[in-house]
Amino acid sequence: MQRMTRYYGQNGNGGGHSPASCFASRLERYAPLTDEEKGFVARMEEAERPVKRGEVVLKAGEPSTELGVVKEGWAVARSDRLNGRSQTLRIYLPGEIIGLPGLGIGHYAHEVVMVTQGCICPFPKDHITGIYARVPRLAALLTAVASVDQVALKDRLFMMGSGTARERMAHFLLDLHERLLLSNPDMGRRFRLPLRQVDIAEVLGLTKVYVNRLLKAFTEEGLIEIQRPYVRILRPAELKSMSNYVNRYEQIDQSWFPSPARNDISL
Amino acid sequence: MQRMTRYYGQNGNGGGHSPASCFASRLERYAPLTDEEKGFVARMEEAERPVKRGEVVLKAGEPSTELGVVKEGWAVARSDRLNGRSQTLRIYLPGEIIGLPGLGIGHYAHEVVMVTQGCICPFPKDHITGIYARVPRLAALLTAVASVDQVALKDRLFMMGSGTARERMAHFLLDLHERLLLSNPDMGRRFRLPLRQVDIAEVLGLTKVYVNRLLKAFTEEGLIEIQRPYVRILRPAELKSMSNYVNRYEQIDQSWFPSPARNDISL
DNA sequence: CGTTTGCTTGAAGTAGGTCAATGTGAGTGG
DNA sequence: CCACTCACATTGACCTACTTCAAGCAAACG
Repeated sequence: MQRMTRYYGQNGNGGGHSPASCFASRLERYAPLTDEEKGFVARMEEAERPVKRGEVVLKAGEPSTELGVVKEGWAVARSDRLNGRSQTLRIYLPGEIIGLPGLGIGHYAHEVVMVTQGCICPFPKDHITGIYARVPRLAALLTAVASVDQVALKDRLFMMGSGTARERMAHFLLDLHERLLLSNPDMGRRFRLPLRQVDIAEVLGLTKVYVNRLLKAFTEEGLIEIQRPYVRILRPAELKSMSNYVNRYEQIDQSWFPSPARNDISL
Repeated sequence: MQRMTRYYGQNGNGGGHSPASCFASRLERYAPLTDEEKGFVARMEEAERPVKRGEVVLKAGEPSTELGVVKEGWAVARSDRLNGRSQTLRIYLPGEIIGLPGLGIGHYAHEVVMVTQGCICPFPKDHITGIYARVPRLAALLTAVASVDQVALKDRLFMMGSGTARERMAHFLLDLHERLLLSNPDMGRRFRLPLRQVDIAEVLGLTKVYVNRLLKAFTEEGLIEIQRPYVRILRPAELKSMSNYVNRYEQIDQSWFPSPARNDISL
Protein backbone atom coordinates (compact mmCIF):
# COMPACT_ATOMS: atom_id res chain seq x y z
CA MET A 1 0.00 0.00 0.00
CA GLN A 2 2.61 2.52 0.93
CA ARG A 3 4.93 3.00 -1.93
CA MET A 4 6.93 5.60 -0.09
CA THR A 5 9.59 4.76 2.34
CA ARG A 6 9.80 6.68 5.51
CA TYR A 7 9.60 10.41 5.32
CA TYR A 8 12.90 11.91 6.29
CA GLY A 9 12.26 14.41 8.93
CA GLN A 10 14.37 16.04 11.51
CA ASN A 11 17.55 14.04 11.19
CA GLY A 12 20.34 15.62 13.13
CA ASN A 13 21.77 18.29 10.91
CA GLY A 14 24.05 20.17 13.20
CA GLY A 15 21.32 22.52 14.23
CA GLY A 16 21.40 21.29 17.78
CA HIS A 17 17.68 21.47 18.42
CA SER A 18 15.81 18.60 19.95
CA PRO A 19 14.27 16.33 17.36
CA ALA A 20 11.29 16.05 19.65
CA SER A 21 10.00 19.48 18.78
CA CYS A 22 10.25 20.71 15.21
CA PHE A 23 7.63 23.33 15.94
CA ALA A 24 9.54 24.88 18.82
CA SER A 25 12.73 24.92 16.79
CA ARG A 26 10.92 26.57 13.93
CA LEU A 27 9.69 29.31 16.22
CA GLU A 28 13.07 29.73 17.87
CA ARG A 29 14.58 30.32 14.49
CA TYR A 30 12.83 33.66 14.56
CA ALA A 31 13.18 34.61 18.19
CA PRO A 32 14.61 32.94 21.26
CA LEU A 33 11.77 31.98 23.57
CA THR A 34 11.56 32.58 27.28
CA ASP A 35 11.06 29.62 29.56
CA GLU A 36 7.45 30.51 30.05
CA GLU A 37 6.90 30.70 26.32
CA LYS A 38 8.71 27.42 25.85
CA GLY A 39 6.31 25.87 28.31
CA PHE A 40 3.33 26.95 26.26
CA VAL A 41 4.90 25.74 23.05
CA ALA A 42 5.78 22.40 24.63
CA ARG A 43 2.18 21.87 25.60
CA MET A 44 1.24 22.15 21.95
CA GLU A 45 3.27 19.06 21.25
CA GLU A 46 2.50 16.97 24.28
CA ALA A 47 0.24 14.47 22.59
CA GLU A 48 1.28 12.49 19.55
CA ARG A 49 -0.81 10.61 17.08
CA PRO A 50 0.63 8.54 14.27
CA VAL A 51 -1.37 8.98 11.08
CA LYS A 52 -1.49 6.97 7.91
CA ARG A 53 -1.29 8.19 4.37
CA GLY A 54 -4.72 9.29 3.21
CA GLU A 55 -6.06 9.70 6.72
CA VAL A 56 -8.37 12.65 7.27
CA VAL A 57 -6.93 14.63 10.15
CA LEU A 58 -9.53 17.40 10.26
CA LYS A 59 -12.98 16.90 8.79
CA ALA A 60 -14.57 19.80 6.98
CA GLY A 61 -17.68 21.04 8.71
CA GLU A 62 -16.94 19.59 12.13
CA PRO A 63 -16.71 21.88 15.14
CA SER A 64 -13.11 22.95 15.57
CA THR A 65 -12.15 21.80 19.02
CA GLU A 66 -8.52 21.12 18.32
CA LEU A 67 -5.59 22.42 16.42
CA GLY A 68 -2.50 20.39 15.65
CA VAL A 69 1.16 20.56 14.90
CA VAL A 70 2.42 18.44 12.03
CA LYS A 71 5.34 16.65 13.57
CA GLU A 72 6.16 14.32 10.75
CA GLY A 73 4.89 13.80 7.23
CA TRP A 74 3.05 16.02 4.80
CA ALA A 75 -0.58 17.02 5.00
CA VAL A 76 -2.79 19.03 2.66
CA ALA A 77 -5.87 21.12 3.14
CA ARG A 78 -8.26 20.49 0.33
CA SER A 79 -11.64 21.49 -0.87
CA ASP A 80 -13.75 18.74 -2.36
CA ARG A 81 -16.23 19.48 -4.98
CA LEU A 82 -19.39 17.44 -5.50
CA ASN A 83 -18.87 18.03 -9.18
CA GLY A 84 -15.56 16.30 -9.62
CA ARG A 85 -12.28 18.04 -9.26
CA SER A 86 -10.80 18.79 -5.91
CA GLN A 87 -8.33 21.51 -5.09
CA THR A 88 -5.43 21.48 -2.70
CA LEU A 89 -5.41 24.76 -0.82
CA ARG A 90 -2.29 24.40 1.27
CA ILE A 91 0.52 21.94 1.86
CA TYR A 92 1.54 21.49 5.49
CA LEU A 93 5.11 20.49 6.19
CA PRO A 94 6.53 19.32 9.50
CA GLY A 95 6.52 22.08 12.09
CA GLU A 96 3.45 23.82 10.75
CA ILE A 97 0.11 24.27 12.48
CA ILE A 98 -3.11 22.90 11.09
CA GLY A 99 -6.58 24.07 11.99
CA LEU A 100 -5.69 27.69 12.63
CA PRO A 101 -8.39 29.07 10.33
CA GLY A 102 -10.90 27.16 12.44
CA LEU A 103 -10.21 29.62 15.25
CA GLY A 104 -12.34 32.27 13.64
CA ILE A 105 -15.30 30.36 12.31
CA GLY A 106 -15.68 27.65 14.92
CA HIS A 107 -15.57 24.72 12.53
CA TYR A 108 -13.10 23.38 10.03
CA ALA A 109 -13.73 25.03 6.70
CA HIS A 110 -11.65 22.62 4.64
CA GLU A 111 -10.54 19.08 5.30
CA VAL A 112 -6.95 18.26 6.12
CA VAL A 113 -5.62 14.96 4.82
CA MET A 114 -2.24 13.27 5.12
CA VAL A 115 -0.46 12.74 1.83
CA THR A 116 2.23 10.70 3.50
CA GLN A 117 2.22 8.80 6.72
CA GLY A 118 3.33 10.86 9.65
CA CYS A 119 2.59 12.10 13.08
CA ILE A 120 0.30 14.84 14.35
CA CYS A 121 0.34 16.55 17.75
CA PRO A 122 -3.19 17.67 18.52
CA PHE A 123 -3.87 20.25 21.18
CA PRO A 124 -7.07 21.84 22.42
CA LYS A 125 -8.17 25.10 20.95
CA ASP A 126 -8.40 26.87 24.26
CA HIS A 127 -4.70 26.43 24.73
CA ILE A 128 -4.51 29.44 22.47
CA THR A 129 -6.47 31.33 25.09
CA GLY A 130 -3.64 30.99 27.55
CA ILE A 131 -1.14 32.18 25.01
CA TYR A 132 -3.08 35.35 24.32
CA ALA A 133 -3.67 35.96 28.01
CA ARG A 134 -0.28 35.13 29.44
CA VAL A 135 2.44 35.21 26.78
CA PRO A 136 1.43 37.99 24.42
CA ARG A 137 4.75 37.98 22.64
CA LEU A 138 4.18 34.36 21.65
CA ALA A 139 0.71 35.31 20.45
CA ALA A 140 2.30 38.02 18.33
CA LEU A 141 4.80 35.52 16.97
CA LEU A 142 1.99 33.19 15.94
CA THR A 143 0.23 36.11 14.32
CA ALA A 144 3.37 37.04 12.43
CA VAL A 145 3.82 33.50 11.18
CA ALA A 146 0.16 33.42 10.13
CA SER A 147 0.57 36.66 8.25
CA VAL A 148 3.57 35.36 6.33
CA ASP A 149 1.35 32.47 5.48
CA GLN A 150 -1.29 34.76 4.20
CA VAL A 151 1.16 36.52 1.95
CA ALA A 152 2.24 33.18 0.52
CA LEU A 153 -1.39 32.30 0.01
CA LYS A 154 -1.94 35.50 -1.90
CA ASP A 155 1.06 34.73 -4.05
CA ARG A 156 -0.53 31.43 -4.89
CA LEU A 157 -3.82 33.12 -5.65
CA PHE A 158 -1.92 35.33 -8.03
CA MET A 159 -0.40 32.35 -9.78
CA MET A 160 -3.74 30.60 -10.05
CA GLY A 161 -5.43 33.69 -11.37
CA SER A 162 -2.94 34.88 -13.90
CA GLY A 163 -0.21 32.36 -14.31
CA THR A 164 0.21 29.85 -17.07
CA ALA A 165 0.61 26.20 -16.22
CA ARG A 166 4.37 26.49 -16.65
CA GLU A 167 4.55 29.45 -14.32
CA ARG A 168 2.49 27.71 -11.71
CA MET A 169 4.67 24.65 -11.84
CA ALA A 170 7.84 26.69 -11.52
CA HIS A 171 6.40 28.64 -8.63
CA PHE A 172 5.27 25.46 -6.92
CA LEU A 173 8.66 23.78 -7.13
CA LEU A 174 10.52 26.83 -5.91
CA ASP A 175 8.13 27.49 -3.07
CA LEU A 176 8.29 23.95 -1.82
CA HIS A 177 12.05 24.00 -2.04
CA GLU A 178 12.34 27.21 -0.04
CA ARG A 179 9.98 25.94 2.61
CA LEU A 180 11.88 22.71 2.97
CA LEU A 181 15.09 24.68 3.25
CA LEU A 182 13.69 26.44 6.31
CA SER A 183 13.92 23.30 8.41
CA ASN A 184 16.77 21.69 6.47
CA PRO A 185 19.13 24.56 5.69
CA ASP A 186 21.83 22.31 4.27
CA MET A 187 19.53 20.33 2.06
CA GLY A 188 20.86 21.67 -1.22
CA ARG A 189 18.81 21.69 -4.37
CA ARG A 190 17.63 18.13 -4.27
CA PHE A 191 14.61 17.24 -2.22
CA ARG A 192 12.16 14.49 -1.66
CA LEU A 193 8.76 15.20 -3.17
CA PRO A 194 6.39 12.59 -1.81
CA LEU A 195 3.51 13.62 -4.04
CA ARG A 196 2.02 11.78 -6.94
CA GLN A 197 1.53 13.68 -10.16
CA VAL A 198 -2.17 13.74 -9.47
CA ASP A 199 -1.47 15.40 -6.11
CA ILE A 200 0.57 18.07 -7.82
CA ALA A 201 -2.24 18.52 -10.30
CA GLU A 202 -4.63 19.22 -7.45
CA VAL A 203 -2.28 21.78 -6.01
CA LEU A 204 -1.89 23.59 -9.30
CA GLY A 205 -5.44 23.29 -10.56
CA LEU A 206 -4.34 21.33 -13.60
CA THR A 207 -4.93 17.80 -14.83
CA LYS A 208 -2.51 15.04 -14.03
CA VAL A 209 -1.95 14.57 -17.75
CA TYR A 210 -0.76 18.10 -18.17
CA VAL A 211 1.37 17.92 -15.06
CA ASN A 212 3.08 14.94 -16.55
CA ARG A 213 3.76 16.84 -19.75
CA LEU A 214 5.04 19.84 -17.87
CA LEU A 215 7.43 17.78 -15.79
CA LYS A 216 8.68 16.09 -18.92
CA ALA A 217 9.18 19.44 -20.61
CA PHE A 218 10.96 20.91 -17.57
CA THR A 219 13.25 17.92 -17.51
CA GLU A 220 14.00 18.10 -21.22
CA GLU A 221 14.76 21.79 -20.91
CA GLY A 222 17.22 21.02 -18.15
CA LEU A 223 15.32 23.04 -15.55
CA ILE A 224 14.89 20.15 -13.17
CA GLU A 225 15.96 16.56 -12.77
CA ILE A 226 13.69 13.84 -11.48
CA GLN A 227 14.73 10.66 -9.77
CA ARG A 228 11.51 9.67 -8.18
CA PRO A 229 10.64 10.54 -5.56
CA TYR A 230 13.45 13.10 -5.57
CA VAL A 231 13.58 16.30 -7.54
CA ARG A 232 16.60 18.44 -8.17
CA ILE A 233 16.34 22.08 -9.14
CA LEU A 234 18.94 22.58 -11.82
CA ARG A 235 18.35 26.15 -12.89
CA PRO A 236 16.70 28.08 -10.09
CA ALA A 237 17.33 31.44 -11.71
CA GLU A 238 15.29 30.60 -14.79
CA LEU A 239 12.52 29.12 -12.73
CA LYS A 240 12.47 32.24 -10.62
CA SER A 241 12.38 34.64 -13.49
CA MET A 242 9.73 32.71 -15.32
CA SER A 243 7.42 32.59 -12.31
CA ASN A 244 8.34 35.87 -10.62
CA TYR A 245 8.98 33.91 -7.46
CA VAL A 246 9.66 35.80 -4.24
CA ASN A 247 10.72 33.99 -1.10
CA ARG A 248 8.43 35.23 1.63
CA TYR A 249 9.80 33.07 4.40
CA GLU A 250 13.23 34.51 4.87
CA GLN A 251 12.59 36.59 7.92
CA ILE A 252 9.85 37.97 10.02
CA ASP A 253 9.48 41.40 11.49
CA GLN A 254 9.51 41.37 15.26
CA SER A 255 9.77 45.09 15.72
CA TRP A 256 6.17 45.34 16.84
CA PHE A 257 6.20 42.41 19.27
CA PRO A 258 5.37 43.24 22.87
CA SER A 259 8.16 42.57 25.30
CA PRO A 260 8.39 39.02 26.67
CA ALA A 261 7.75 40.04 30.26
CA ARG A 262 4.07 39.95 30.82
CA ASN A 263 3.30 43.35 32.23
CA ASP A 264 6.15 45.32 30.84
CA ILE A 265 4.64 47.18 27.99
CA SER A 266 6.99 48.52 25.41
CA LEU A 267 5.13 51.26 23.72
CA MET B 1 -18.69 24.15 24.34
CA GLN B 2 -18.48 26.88 21.81
CA ARG B 3 -20.28 30.13 22.19
CA MET B 4 -21.16 31.62 18.87
CA THR B 5 -22.49 35.05 18.45
CA ARG B 6 -24.57 36.12 15.56
CA TYR B 7 -23.00 38.82 13.56
CA TYR B 8 -26.19 40.47 12.44
CA GLY B 9 -28.44 42.54 14.59
CA GLN B 10 -27.32 46.10 14.41
CA ASN B 11 -29.46 48.77 12.90
CA GLY B 12 -28.27 49.31 9.39
CA ASN B 13 -28.19 52.61 7.65
CA GLY B 14 -29.78 51.78 4.37
CA GLY B 15 -28.55 55.01 2.89
CA GLY B 16 -24.94 54.10 2.31
CA HIS B 17 -22.80 56.60 4.18
CA SER B 18 -20.40 55.29 6.75
CA PRO B 19 -21.02 55.92 10.41
CA ALA B 20 -18.37 57.75 12.37
CA SER B 21 -16.50 54.54 13.06
CA CYS B 22 -17.37 51.69 10.78
CA PHE B 23 -14.46 49.66 12.07
CA ALA B 24 -15.49 49.88 15.72
CA SER B 25 -19.07 49.06 14.87
CA ARG B 26 -17.92 46.13 12.82
CA LEU B 27 -15.94 44.77 15.75
CA GLU B 28 -18.75 45.41 18.19
CA ARG B 29 -20.98 43.28 16.09
CA TYR B 30 -18.95 40.33 17.28
CA ALA B 31 -18.50 41.26 20.87
CA PRO B 32 -19.24 44.30 22.99
CA LEU B 33 -15.97 46.03 23.75
CA THR B 34 -14.79 47.25 27.10
CA ASP B 35 -13.93 50.92 27.48
CA GLU B 36 -10.25 50.12 27.39
CA GLU B 37 -10.67 48.13 24.18
CA LYS B 38 -12.75 50.91 22.68
CA GLY B 39 -9.93 53.29 23.40
CA PHE B 40 -7.48 51.17 21.45
CA VAL B 41 -9.89 50.80 18.58
CA ALA B 42 -10.57 54.52 18.52
CA ARG B 43 -6.88 55.22 18.17
CA MET B 44 -6.85 53.17 15.00
CA GLU B 45 -9.19 55.69 13.45
CA GLU B 46 -7.79 58.91 14.80
CA ALA B 47 -6.19 60.14 11.62
CA GLU B 48 -8.06 60.49 8.38
CA ARG B 49 -6.76 60.81 4.89
CA PRO B 50 -8.97 61.38 1.86
CA VAL B 51 -7.81 59.34 -1.10
CA LYS B 52 -8.59 59.56 -4.77
CA ARG B 53 -9.55 56.82 -7.13
CA GLY B 54 -6.45 55.08 -8.42
CA GLU B 55 -4.28 56.31 -5.58
CA VAL B 56 -1.75 53.83 -4.27
CA VAL B 57 -2.31 53.56 -0.55
CA LEU B 58 0.40 51.02 0.24
CA LYS B 59 3.34 50.51 -2.08
CA ALA B 60 4.61 47.00 -2.62
CA GLY B 61 8.13 46.54 -1.32
CA GLU B 62 8.16 49.49 1.05
CA PRO B 63 8.81 48.93 4.74
CA SER B 64 5.50 48.46 6.49
CA THR B 65 5.35 51.17 9.09
CA GLU B 66 1.63 51.68 9.07
CA LEU B 67 -1.61 49.82 8.81
CA GLY B 68 -4.89 51.43 7.95
CA VAL B 69 -8.61 51.17 8.29
CA VAL B 70 -10.67 51.75 5.16
CA LYS B 71 -13.22 54.24 6.31
CA GLU B 72 -14.87 54.99 3.03
CA GLY B 73 -14.53 53.69 -0.49
CA TRP B 74 -13.21 50.47 -1.94
CA ALA B 75 -9.59 49.43 -2.18
CA VAL B 76 -7.92 46.41 -3.73
CA ALA B 77 -4.68 44.60 -3.07
CA ARG B 78 -3.11 43.65 -6.33
CA SER B 79 -0.08 41.98 -7.69
CA ASP B 80 1.44 43.55 -10.75
CA ARG B 81 3.27 41.53 -13.25
CA LEU B 82 6.06 42.86 -15.40
CA ASN B 83 4.71 40.63 -18.11
CA GLY B 84 1.28 42.14 -18.48
CA ARG B 85 -1.74 40.98 -16.56
CA SER B 86 -2.28 42.02 -13.01
CA GLN B 87 -4.30 40.16 -10.43
CA THR B 88 -6.52 41.53 -7.71
CA LEU B 89 -5.88 39.55 -4.55
CA ARG B 90 -8.41 41.06 -2.20
CA ILE B 91 -11.12 43.68 -2.20
CA TYR B 92 -11.25 45.87 0.89
CA LEU B 93 -14.59 47.32 1.86
CA PRO B 94 -15.20 50.05 4.45
CA GLY B 95 -14.41 48.86 7.95
CA GLU B 96 -11.66 46.48 6.90
CA ILE B 97 -7.98 46.69 7.76
CA ILE B 98 -5.28 47.02 5.15
CA GLY B 99 -1.64 46.19 5.62
CA LEU B 100 -2.13 43.38 8.10
CA PRO B 101 0.01 40.91 6.14
CA GLY B 102 2.83 43.41 6.41
CA LEU B 103 3.01 42.67 10.12
CA GLY B 104 4.80 39.42 9.50
CA ILE B 105 7.26 40.27 6.76
CA GLY B 106 8.10 43.86 7.57
CA HIS B 107 7.25 45.31 4.20
CA TYR B 108 4.16 45.43 2.03
CA ALA B 109 4.04 42.36 -0.14
CA HIS B 110 1.38 43.65 -2.52
CA GLU B 111 0.27 47.11 -3.38
CA VAL B 112 -3.06 48.45 -2.21
CA VAL B 113 -4.88 50.81 -4.55
CA MET B 114 -8.17 52.65 -4.27
CA VAL B 115 -10.73 51.66 -6.88
CA THR B 116 -13.05 54.43 -5.80
CA GLN B 117 -12.34 57.63 -4.00
CA GLY B 118 -12.60 57.31 -0.26
CA CYS B 119 -10.96 57.81 3.05
CA ILE B 120 -8.26 55.86 4.88
CA CYS B 121 -7.34 56.00 8.56
CA PRO B 122 -3.68 55.15 8.87
CA PHE B 123 -2.21 54.11 12.20
CA PRO B 124 1.30 53.12 13.20
CA LYS B 125 2.20 49.48 13.27
CA ASP B 126 3.34 49.51 16.85
CA HIS B 127 -0.14 50.36 17.93
CA ILE B 128 -0.70 46.64 17.50
CA THR B 129 1.97 46.11 20.14
CA GLY B 130 -0.18 47.76 22.75
CA ILE B 131 -3.16 45.66 21.78
CA TYR B 132 -1.24 42.43 22.25
CA ALA B 133 0.28 43.64 25.49
CA ARG B 134 -2.71 45.24 27.16
CA VAL B 135 -5.98 44.10 25.61
CA PRO B 136 -5.43 40.47 24.69
CA ARG B 137 -9.07 39.84 24.00
CA LEU B 138 -9.01 42.50 21.31
CA ALA B 139 -5.88 40.87 19.89
CA ALA B 140 -7.77 37.58 19.79
CA LEU B 141 -10.68 39.28 18.07
CA LEU B 142 -8.38 40.65 15.39
CA THR B 143 -6.89 37.19 14.98
CA ALA B 144 -10.34 35.67 14.62
CA VAL B 145 -11.30 38.20 11.98
CA ALA B 146 -8.05 37.53 10.16
CA SER B 147 -8.70 33.83 10.23
CA VAL B 148 -12.15 34.23 8.72
CA ASP B 149 -10.39 36.23 6.08
CA GLN B 150 -8.00 33.43 5.45
CA VAL B 151 -10.82 30.97 4.98
CA ALA B 152 -12.44 33.29 2.46
CA LEU B 153 -9.10 33.59 0.71
CA LYS B 154 -8.83 29.83 0.48
CA ASP B 155 -12.31 29.66 -0.97
CA ARG B 156 -11.19 32.07 -3.63
CA LEU B 157 -8.09 30.02 -4.29
CA PHE B 158 -10.36 27.05 -4.77
CA MET B 159 -12.45 28.94 -7.29
CA MET B 160 -9.41 30.14 -9.16
CA GLY B 161 -7.90 26.69 -9.23
CA SER B 162 -10.85 24.59 -10.19
CA GLY B 163 -13.76 26.77 -11.05
CA THR B 164 -15.01 27.69 -14.50
CA ALA B 165 -15.41 31.32 -15.40
CA ARG B 166 -19.16 31.12 -14.71
CA GLU B 167 -18.56 29.64 -11.30
CA ARG B 168 -16.01 32.29 -10.42
CA MET B 169 -18.35 35.05 -11.45
CA ALA B 170 -21.22 33.60 -9.44
CA HIS B 171 -18.99 33.19 -6.43
CA PHE B 172 -17.68 36.71 -6.77
CA LEU B 173 -21.10 38.31 -6.93
CA LEU B 174 -22.43 36.32 -3.99
CA ASP B 175 -19.38 36.93 -1.87
CA LEU B 176 -19.43 40.65 -2.45
CA HIS B 177 -23.13 40.75 -1.71
CA GLU B 178 -22.73 38.90 1.58
CA ARG B 179 -19.89 41.12 2.64
CA LEU B 180 -21.83 44.26 1.87
CA LEU B 181 -24.77 42.88 3.81
CA LEU B 182 -22.56 42.71 6.89
CA SER B 183 -22.47 46.46 7.23
CA ASN B 184 -25.81 47.11 5.51
CA PRO B 185 -28.08 44.34 6.77
CA ASP B 186 -31.21 45.77 5.16
CA MET B 187 -29.62 46.38 1.83
CA GLY B 188 -31.63 43.74 0.01
CA ARG B 189 -30.40 42.12 -3.15
CA ARG B 190 -29.45 45.22 -5.03
CA PHE B 191 -26.08 46.79 -4.46
CA ARG B 192 -23.73 49.29 -5.89
CA LEU B 193 -20.77 47.74 -7.66
CA PRO B 194 -18.28 50.51 -8.34
CA LEU B 195 -15.99 48.36 -10.43
CA ARG B 196 -15.37 48.48 -14.14
CA GLN B 197 -15.57 45.23 -16.03
CA VAL B 198 -11.82 45.27 -16.32
CA ASP B 199 -11.57 45.47 -12.52
CA ILE B 200 -13.81 42.45 -12.19
CA ALA B 201 -11.67 40.70 -14.77
CA GLU B 202 -8.62 41.28 -12.62
CA VAL B 203 -10.38 39.88 -9.60
CA LEU B 204 -11.46 36.75 -11.42
CA GLY B 205 -8.35 36.19 -13.49
CA LEU B 206 -10.28 36.53 -16.73
CA THR B 207 -10.23 39.01 -19.57
CA LYS B 208 -12.55 41.97 -19.65
CA VAL B 209 -14.04 40.65 -22.87
CA TYR B 210 -15.05 37.42 -21.26
CA VAL B 211 -16.37 39.21 -18.19
CA ASN B 212 -18.58 41.20 -20.46
CA ARG B 213 -19.90 38.05 -22.09
CA LEU B 214 -20.51 36.41 -18.76
CA LEU B 215 -22.43 39.37 -17.41
CA LYS B 216 -24.51 39.44 -20.54
CA ALA B 217 -25.20 35.72 -20.25
CA PHE B 218 -26.09 36.01 -16.55
CA THR B 219 -28.48 38.83 -17.37
CA GLU B 220 -30.11 36.94 -20.23
CA GLU B 221 -30.54 33.91 -18.02
CA GLY B 222 -32.29 36.04 -15.46
CA LEU B 223 -29.69 35.42 -12.77
CA ILE B 224 -28.87 39.05 -12.25
CA GLU B 225 -30.03 42.45 -13.37
CA ILE B 226 -27.67 45.31 -14.11
CA GLN B 227 -28.43 49.01 -13.93
CA ARG B 228 -24.99 50.42 -13.83
CA PRO B 229 -23.47 50.82 -11.42
CA TYR B 230 -26.02 48.75 -9.54
CA VAL B 231 -26.45 45.00 -9.64
CA ARG B 232 -29.40 43.03 -8.42
CA ILE B 233 -29.14 39.37 -7.58
CA LEU B 234 -32.29 37.82 -8.96
CA ARG B 235 -31.78 34.13 -8.31
CA PRO B 236 -29.35 33.67 -5.44
CA ALA B 237 -30.18 30.00 -5.04
CA GLU B 238 -29.01 29.12 -8.55
CA LEU B 239 -25.90 31.21 -8.18
CA LYS B 240 -25.15 29.47 -4.91
CA SER B 241 -25.63 26.01 -6.22
CA MET B 242 -23.64 26.65 -9.35
CA SER B 243 -20.66 28.02 -7.41
CA ASN B 244 -20.93 26.01 -4.20
CA TYR B 245 -20.88 29.25 -2.31
CA VAL B 246 -20.62 29.15 1.46
CA ASN B 247 -21.00 32.30 3.49
CA ARG B 248 -18.03 32.34 5.83
CA TYR B 249 -18.87 35.62 7.51
CA GLU B 250 -22.02 34.64 9.36
CA GLN B 251 -20.61 33.84 12.72
CA ILE B 252 -17.43 34.05 14.65
CA ASP B 253 -16.27 31.77 17.42
CA GLN B 254 -15.30 33.61 20.58
CA SER B 255 -15.17 30.58 22.80
CA TRP B 256 -11.40 30.70 22.99
CA PHE B 257 -11.05 34.43 23.64
CA PRO B 258 -9.31 35.38 26.86
CA SER B 259 -11.47 37.30 29.27
CA PRO B 260 -11.53 41.08 28.79
CA ALA B 261 -9.91 41.81 32.13
CA ARG B 262 -6.19 41.77 31.60
CA ASN B 263 -5.00 39.29 34.16
CA ASP B 264 -8.08 37.22 34.61
CA ILE B 265 -7.35 34.13 32.62
CA SER B 266 -10.31 32.04 31.63
CA LEU B 267 -8.84 28.64 31.03
C1' DC C 1 2.72 -13.81 -11.48
C1' DG C 2 -1.27 -11.38 -11.72
C1' DT C 3 -3.24 -6.94 -9.91
C1' DT C 4 -2.97 -2.48 -8.72
C1' DT C 5 -1.42 2.04 -8.77
C1' DG C 6 0.61 5.43 -10.99
C1' DC C 7 3.18 7.22 -15.21
C1' DT C 8 3.28 8.16 -20.19
C1' DT C 9 1.63 9.25 -24.65
C1' DG C 10 -1.59 10.32 -28.64
C1' DA C 11 -5.60 12.46 -30.73
C1' DA C 12 -9.34 15.41 -30.55
C1' DG C 13 -12.29 18.92 -28.19
C1' DT C 14 -13.36 23.37 -25.80
C1' DA C 15 -13.29 27.17 -22.54
C1' DG C 16 -11.57 31.17 -22.57
C1' DG C 17 -8.02 34.35 -24.74
C1' DT C 18 -6.55 37.67 -28.39
C1' DC C 19 -7.19 41.10 -31.72
C1' DA C 20 -9.70 44.55 -33.54
C1' DA C 21 -13.63 47.26 -34.63
C1' DT C 22 -17.82 49.54 -33.22
C1' DG C 23 -21.13 51.49 -29.86
C1' DT C 24 -22.48 54.57 -25.98
C1' DG C 25 -23.05 57.81 -22.47
C1' DA C 26 -21.12 61.36 -19.62
C1' DG C 27 -18.55 65.28 -19.54
C1' DT C 28 -16.52 69.64 -21.69
C1' DG C 29 -15.97 73.46 -24.40
C1' DG C 30 -17.74 76.54 -27.81
C1' DC D 1 -27.58 73.34 -28.08
C1' DC D 2 -24.35 70.78 -30.62
C1' DA D 3 -19.64 68.70 -31.58
C1' DC D 4 -15.69 66.51 -29.67
C1' DT D 5 -13.55 63.48 -26.66
C1' DC D 6 -12.60 60.01 -23.49
C1' DA D 7 -13.38 56.13 -20.91
C1' DC D 8 -15.88 51.90 -21.03
C1' DA D 9 -18.89 48.49 -22.83
C1' DT D 10 -20.04 45.50 -26.52
C1' DT D 11 -19.55 42.39 -30.35
C1' DG D 12 -17.40 39.32 -33.95
C1' DA D 13 -13.87 36.22 -35.81
C1' DC D 14 -10.26 33.56 -34.95
C1' DC D 15 -6.76 31.14 -31.93
C1' DT D 16 -4.44 28.23 -28.30
C1' DA D 17 -3.45 26.36 -23.77
C1' DC D 18 -5.25 23.27 -21.53
C1' DT D 19 -8.68 19.37 -21.02
C1' DT D 20 -10.76 14.98 -22.05
C1' DC D 21 -10.76 10.48 -23.45
C1' DA D 22 -8.45 6.47 -24.08
C1' DA D 23 -4.97 3.28 -24.46
C1' DG D 24 -0.45 1.35 -23.21
C1' DC D 25 3.39 0.80 -19.94
C1' DA D 26 6.28 0.12 -15.64
C1' DA D 27 7.09 -1.07 -11.22
C1' DA D 28 5.68 -2.31 -6.81
C1' DC D 29 3.08 -5.35 -3.97
C1' DG D 30 0.19 -9.38 -2.59
